[in-house]
Amino acid sequence: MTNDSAQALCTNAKWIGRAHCGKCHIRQLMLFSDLPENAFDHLLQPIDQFTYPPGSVIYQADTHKPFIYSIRRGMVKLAHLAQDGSNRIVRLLGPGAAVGLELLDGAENYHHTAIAITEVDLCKIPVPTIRQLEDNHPALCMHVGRQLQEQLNLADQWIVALSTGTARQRVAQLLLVLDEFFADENDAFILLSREDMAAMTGIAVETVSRMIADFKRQKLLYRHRENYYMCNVAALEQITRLD
Amino acid sequence: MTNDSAQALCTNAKWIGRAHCGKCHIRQLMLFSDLPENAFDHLLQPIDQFTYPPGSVIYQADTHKPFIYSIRRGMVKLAHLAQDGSNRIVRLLGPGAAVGLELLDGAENYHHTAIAITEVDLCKIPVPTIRQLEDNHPALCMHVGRQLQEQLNLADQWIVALSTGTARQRVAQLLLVLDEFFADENDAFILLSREDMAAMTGIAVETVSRMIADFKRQKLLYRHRENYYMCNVAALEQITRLD
DNA sequence: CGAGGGGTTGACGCCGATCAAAGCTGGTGG
DNA sequence: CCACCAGCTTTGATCGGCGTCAACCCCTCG
Repeated sequence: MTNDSAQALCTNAKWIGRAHCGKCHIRQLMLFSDLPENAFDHLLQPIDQFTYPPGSVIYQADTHKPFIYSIRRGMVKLAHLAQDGSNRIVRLLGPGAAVGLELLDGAENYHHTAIAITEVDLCKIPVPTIRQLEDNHPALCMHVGRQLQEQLNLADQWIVALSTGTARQRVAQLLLVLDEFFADENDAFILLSREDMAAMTGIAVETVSRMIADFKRQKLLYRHRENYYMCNVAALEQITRLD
Repeated sequence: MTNDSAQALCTNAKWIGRAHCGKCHIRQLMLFSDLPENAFDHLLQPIDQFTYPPGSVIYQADTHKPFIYSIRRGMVKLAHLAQDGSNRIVRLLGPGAAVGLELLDGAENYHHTAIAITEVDLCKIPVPTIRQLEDNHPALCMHVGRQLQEQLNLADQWIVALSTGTARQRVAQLLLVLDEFFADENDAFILLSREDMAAMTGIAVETVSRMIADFKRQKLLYRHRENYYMCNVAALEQITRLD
């Protein structure tokens, strides 16, 4: 619950290069999937790629920059920081997700603070460019809708799974989310900091630590390699049902 | 936490009549705002209006009917019912909101159970009709996007405000939500059942009852007329900050 | 080597879940 | 018209989970 938002700023983001959306190798994941290659020939403003180190603030709630971001690699958290220092994470996003979409629906400012959890690669897309592409390619509008629907599903799951039940149930659900959405090819995922897990589930850091330590002792959670963990899905699902 | 989902079914919904969207007096609120009047001249399938009594199940999670609904009057809750009987409400919607939008993004089934809280009037819109209108009027696509963004904002607020903090803070937040979004012209709102409030905040029915009774005794919440209440907004906002 | 940050563990007290019982209200039938 | 009942709300008593405070460990970095 401590205020760590100032620990890192996005000033250290590194420019990777101009994005070539027509030839993007993960385009089917991204916002621009199945737009024609030539859609990107005459953009009002260019789309650039950046790398952000862990902890970088991509944007802050209630501020305004005319960009949305598409995640190419890494994990991003969307958080709500209250004035009293409390810090609730409302979403965890990975490759293919877009953040800052509220700007497309007339929002003046970002609704959350977006922070890189791991090192991330982002495409930084100017809002006017999106509008231009939407005008020329109505299909993009559908993709934005799909992104929103996807995030709405995540938000609903967040309420049902991560904000309901006992502390042990919530932490178990969180591990299942990490396993389902953020595991690598070995089925291993990065174990988040206790503080982030606390902010995601709305419970105290110490309680999260106890639950995680407990799961490790019970071998429901075990290290695959440095900072990567695997979990016993069936056992954790059991816990989410009967405390 | 008791299982009351079977208490009422939607079979008692009453047909009001064929909707005349071009002349709908609340069209600016609805999904079809600023489509031209003649857009509705040759619909594949007609749009009808229905009235549902309180408690009606409009649709059930994991079932399939090819309709989305637009709320003309009344309050609707979207709930997630777990197999163990627990019941978490993830959204509360009023006039102008659309429900069942997940069907437009390829979802096979509804993601929640939608239940009328008050008596409601709904427009029942066939999915093929939406698709037809989208094809002919790309602007509709934007409106769907706006609806989704709106609901995403609500879901995020739900996490931050109604699923975080002490029981007294959550109930105070809930009253503020009712006051902000569901109050009538006298600034009075219907006080929900304790069970619904419990399912919205994720706390026990008895605890909700205690908090509400407490607020009444402190005159932070007082009856305006039968089942309609008003609240002291400033005092409740105070409570949401310092428990 | 010392300082600092994150994680773990322990002790304690309180919030809130649970169980239980008693008002209240509206509906039903005698 | 009243008795009765069912469902909802309120209130009380009890107890356990978890928030809080504190100490300690481990690791990294200056």
